[in-house]
Amino acid sequence: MANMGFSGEITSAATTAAAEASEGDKWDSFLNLLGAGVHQDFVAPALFDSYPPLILEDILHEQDTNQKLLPSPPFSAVPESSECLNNNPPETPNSSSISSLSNEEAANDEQQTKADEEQDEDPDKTRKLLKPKKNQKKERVPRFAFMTKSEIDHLDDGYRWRKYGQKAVKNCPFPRSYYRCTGGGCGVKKRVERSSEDTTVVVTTYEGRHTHPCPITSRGSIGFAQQQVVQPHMYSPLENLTTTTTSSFDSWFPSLGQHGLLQDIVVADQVMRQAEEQM
DNA sequence: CGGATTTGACCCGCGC
DNA sequence: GCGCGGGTCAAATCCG
Repeated sequence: MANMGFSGEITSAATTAAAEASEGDKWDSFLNLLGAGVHQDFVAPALFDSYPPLILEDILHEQDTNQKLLPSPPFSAVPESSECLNNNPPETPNSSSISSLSNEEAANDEQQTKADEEQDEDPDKTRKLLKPKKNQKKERVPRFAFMTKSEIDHLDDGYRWRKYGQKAVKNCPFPRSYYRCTGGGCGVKKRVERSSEDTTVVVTTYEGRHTHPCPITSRGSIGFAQQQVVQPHMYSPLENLTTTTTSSFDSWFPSLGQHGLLQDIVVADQVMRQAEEQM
């Protein structure tokens, strides 16, 4: 089901109206929500070529709530991220279309922990770089992805990012870039790649959540107001990504609906569902 | 000169 | 066990 090959334009009047209504406010809200939930003023970059973006969520990285005894996270966003992982934050216990991990998986985690401990004795492992292995089982960080139609790969979302890698991706003519947030110990990662199916589409994947306010100071949403709003497009979901449903998206960003952006997501979700049903 | 980017090497997980 | 592909590191380089 990886690629449904669906590609069409959303022509919903509601969507268009919503988009024209107060795109600045909604984007502002959206971007704020990507952060720590702290109020952030976002300088509209005029780079977001499409509004709204199609939002995707990586369900492969969900995790059960029982987050047992995970050692220190790689970065401080963790308590919060644990909540998000199962898309079922405490405030909105309504279940999403994405299920929580099973006990089985929890058991696997346990086994893995044991295996990791055994590896501690391997001297080779203490070599060079290295990631936290040992008891530090791989942290499952919540991911959040969305597509935008833009000629520019790295969209300015108001945060400061440092590029730490670039890799060629198999079956894709465009390289994937890796960025890390430079905000004080934040550690949020961002992956940017251009879709091979539609080269005008940029897929941005956030990993983790910002633990600090957006560093860029206020110039409000002026840029948004001047920004050209184009018809939103729908693109087939990438492999390992699935379109988020309204409910799961809402549980990620509960306050989003209050700002109207959710309407657009709803439309996108409905169209995607219809496409799935027709298959 | 300090911070950001580039890029080759390395590590790790996964599938065969 | 091995090869492949994705992700990360860090030295070199670039740039303001």
